[in-house]
Amino acid sequence: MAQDHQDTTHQGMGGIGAGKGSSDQAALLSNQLCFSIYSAAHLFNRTYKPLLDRLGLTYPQYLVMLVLWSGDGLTVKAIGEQLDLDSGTLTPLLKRLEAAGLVSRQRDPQNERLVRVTLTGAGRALRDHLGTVQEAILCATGLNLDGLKALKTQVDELRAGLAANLGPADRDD
Amino acid sequence: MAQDHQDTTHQGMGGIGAGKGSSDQAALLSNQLCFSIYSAAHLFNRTYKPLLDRLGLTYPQYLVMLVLWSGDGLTVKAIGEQLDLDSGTLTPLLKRLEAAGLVSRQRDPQNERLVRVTLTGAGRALRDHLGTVQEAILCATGLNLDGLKALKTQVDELRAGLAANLGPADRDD
DNA sequence: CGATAACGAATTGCGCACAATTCGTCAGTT
DNA sequence: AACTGACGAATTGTGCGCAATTCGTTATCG
Repeated sequence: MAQDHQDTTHQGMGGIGAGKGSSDQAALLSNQLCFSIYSAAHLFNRTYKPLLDRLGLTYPQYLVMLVLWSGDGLTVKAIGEQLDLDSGTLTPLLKRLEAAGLVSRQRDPQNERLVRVTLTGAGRALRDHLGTVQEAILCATGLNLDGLKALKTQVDELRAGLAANLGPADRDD
Repeated sequence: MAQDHQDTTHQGMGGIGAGKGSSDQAALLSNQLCFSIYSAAHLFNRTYKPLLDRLGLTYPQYLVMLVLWSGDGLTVKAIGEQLDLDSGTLTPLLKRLEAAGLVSRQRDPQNERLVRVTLTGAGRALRDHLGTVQEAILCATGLNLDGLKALKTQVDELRAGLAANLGPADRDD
């Protein structure tokens, strides 16, 4: 397979093995890249699971705790904006964190539409285990500082591209 | 407890930075990298959704169809090995594909433990839309061939690292 | 042989993720 | 003040993803 690059003309050619230019190869690669990301997310989740099980958290719950550790008393919407999650996901998740005694949820008296999420003492105390978890994850990646930086930079570029494509063209007919 | 902690530029105050120097930064980065991957996977899913809705597929269903398009008549286990999914995920998914008329599931007469999944005519016909989907995804990434290759290579290295760490040390107590 | 272990799917239960809808609250208009 | 629209959360319903268990089949060993 030839490795000719920088082709940006991919218009209206259907079919996979049609023997076209390099855009077919790029299209196939984008497919494979998506699966690699999908698979890596699952592998990360499995890596986190035994660590977070000891804290009684799932990975999405851990993400919410990270947000609250860096800024307590946020609304559901504010948490959702940082994590890109909506109330349909967060409301039941926060209820579980509340049932676990890690946060409290109460309506803002100034604006009854808002629900403010506040850490309890137990929620704040869990932060002591953060370092241990992060160290274990770092070790599991098998990457060094440079590798981590390079990969995160590229993934964030990809995220920006995908988000830009979703934003202006989020229409269906 | 008078710890307001409105400082977000440092992370090594509480119990995080109790140990070492530069590995703290790496540990934090690995945390952020995981979120970037997690978030990118969701963005990919949202990008695929309007495209696959027209085919009546979800993204995991699309992955299964990709596997079957490149090798029909596979067992549930064989599909699961390619996608890293187990029967708890695949069995209901395959039943939905069967209900949609895209595949058929039947026990292997030679070995009644195996369930072979075969494409129907409609399942084979769906393959005609593959090119269109791939082109749209390629465009949405905003990456060129070099960027795709570089990113996929690094994500696959990360996957290998995580998988190597899961395999030998998949113990819980 | 017959008991037993291993195997492959299916099932159960829990927790996301997300679209779509509902509900109470607040803001702007007349 | 009543009407209207926007807003933030909660709710409903579908589909993963995975651990744990169950069930029928096959292979192995004494």
